Amino acid sequence: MSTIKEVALKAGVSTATVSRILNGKGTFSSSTEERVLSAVKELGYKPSRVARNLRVQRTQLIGLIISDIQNPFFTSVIRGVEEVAYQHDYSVILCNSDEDSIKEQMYLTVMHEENVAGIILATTLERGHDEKLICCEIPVVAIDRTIDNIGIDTILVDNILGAREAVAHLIKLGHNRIGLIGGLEHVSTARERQLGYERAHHEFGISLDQDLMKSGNFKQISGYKIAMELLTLRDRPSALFIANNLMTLGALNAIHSLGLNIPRDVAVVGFDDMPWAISLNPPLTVVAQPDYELGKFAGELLLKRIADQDLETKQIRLIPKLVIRESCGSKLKSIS
Amino acid sequence: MSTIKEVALKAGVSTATVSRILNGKGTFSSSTEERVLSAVKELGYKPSRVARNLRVQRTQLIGLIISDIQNPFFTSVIRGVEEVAYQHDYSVILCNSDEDSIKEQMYLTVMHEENVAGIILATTLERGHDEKLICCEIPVVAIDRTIDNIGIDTILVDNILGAREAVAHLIKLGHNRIGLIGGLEHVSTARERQLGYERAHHEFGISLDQDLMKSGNFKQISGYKIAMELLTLRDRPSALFIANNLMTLGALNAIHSLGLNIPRDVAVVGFDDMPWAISLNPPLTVVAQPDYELGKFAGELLLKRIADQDLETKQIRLIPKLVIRESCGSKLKSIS
DNA sequence: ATGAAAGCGCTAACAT
DNA sequence: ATGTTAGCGCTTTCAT
Repeated sequence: MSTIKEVALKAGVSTATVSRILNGKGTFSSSTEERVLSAVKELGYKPSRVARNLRVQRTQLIGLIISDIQNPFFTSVIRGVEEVAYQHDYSVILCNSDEDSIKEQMYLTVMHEENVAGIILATTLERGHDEKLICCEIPVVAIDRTIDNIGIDTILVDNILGAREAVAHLIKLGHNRIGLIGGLEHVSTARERQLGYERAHHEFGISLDQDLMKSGNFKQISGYKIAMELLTLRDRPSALFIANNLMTLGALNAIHSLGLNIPRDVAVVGFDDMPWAISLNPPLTVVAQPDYELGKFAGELLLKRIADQDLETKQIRLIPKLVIRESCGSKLKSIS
Repeated sequence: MSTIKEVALKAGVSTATVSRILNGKGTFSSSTEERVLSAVKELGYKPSRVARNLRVQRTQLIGLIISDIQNPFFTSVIRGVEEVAYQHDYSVILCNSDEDSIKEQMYLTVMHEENVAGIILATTLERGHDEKLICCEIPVVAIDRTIDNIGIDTILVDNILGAREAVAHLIKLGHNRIGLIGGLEHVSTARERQLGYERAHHEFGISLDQDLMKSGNFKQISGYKIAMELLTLRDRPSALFIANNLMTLGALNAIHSLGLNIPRDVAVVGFDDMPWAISLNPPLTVVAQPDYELGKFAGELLLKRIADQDLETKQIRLIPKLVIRESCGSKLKSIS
């Protein structure tokens, strides 16, 4: 690796001049510019970001901590973040906390040590974050899940609304015994989706049946287990609303194992759209989250914070969309 | 952010002593250790990796460039890499080239500037890499896809073997008109999977029918289109072998649109296992790649390279596994 | 328009 | 066992 010194030597100028030319700051004659640039080329010189970062006391790094990299929802979020980072010449350090709050804390520490310019965090830990890590020093944008610390910018999806619409859709189709496969109590998205489920029932004057409301842990296997429980009830629900993509997969598995037909025997709506939802037989009706947009928004907001602009704390809720496919019965059928 | 200087001041020692204690190098008395540690705690001091990196001329960063972050195969690879990085106190910079070789080159440059300790690369560009970037200076491990540069460590899956087994499975079940939905010509995995398809035919003495062999671009939509073409042939194939997960999704979509039944009307084997394969109706028979292990292997090998151990270049092929589910007909049926 | 020099926060060789 | 010092590669202020 050649250094700025060698370039300067070769071009017969000082390092200061090389720096100015490469950063387009200050003044210089076009003749020296030419000499320097050709020296850079000849040596294959790449400036060391490490040295630069030390000098200017900031990096071009965005830290992104998510809770499950295998979940397509987050995968899209990542793409969104990366897109805007890329455009603004930032790189992304991605860490997968794996729903493990110890790992999350550890990664947060790493990012501080690495002096990242900002952090985007889908937390596993709703409260109890180390104040040092999550405030003041480095801008943080929380995504998907709320975080208790005050003054943190947050970008969420309107889960209540999404769930309400999904369940209302089922009710309008004539279902009044709708099973709920919810998520973890301590994660805000789970609570909100359950709230939406309840709200739809209230609106349509249907009373809640606790036997039909169960909670899993957002993983595939728990979706399977709970669907099994619900669908083997003596008086089984005629529809299922499932709080995330992976549990939906598990539930589908259970339905097929039991030899039940969708939508004839049981209608299904899942939270989260997925690339394969349309390839299922029948295609799955889902609440599609604006995942990619979520990532983009978060990236853009963070960049603004890094630039110290736009300073009052924001909490933004994006609107999910019910995508109606055939897993609740086709429209024609529902009309007839 | 407090610095090592402030810690030293507070503890009444020199910065060198603080450094020694924090890194556990050299000698120091336990009494000073205590004083220093408590000073560190009080100040909430976190050493700056940026400064450290500049000084020691290396970072604790592993660069990971993959070609499609939305593909579950890579998602698992990432987890594998992260796992071993985490264990060895390295962080991962993840970049998504999005099958765009320009982006790939750019990220490669960023990583050099960032002075990463090593790079793991699933390339989009089989040949023609900038020699400077891909050799000598920083260790590189290529994964999934081969790369033309000489002397690059490579970890691959035995695609020929996997494809051969999959197609042989279909042939043994009585299929002799098997459609191929292949991948991009210039990607090694695509060529190898096609080779496996051909090899199985040769072994069983079945001649190849060019009309049944088509190539897509590894994306969902192309799987759909090609499946449509193949399945609307006047003499349509009785089975489909599809060269990756996303195209398989597209093909399923096509099959359902045409109202065909799996496996009665058409049997299906896809390359790549997926979390949802088991939840499909019927569950999908697939060639499962050891994706997570691939990531782990790559991480471990790279770490060895970084430590300068074990120096002869390696090319490792991991063995994929045919996972038989019901999309080719159940075993019972095939016997009867 | 350009150069000289200081210094970002840390580590390591050398001195004590 | 601990301190002193130099310097990693860069940017930036202050001269000229």
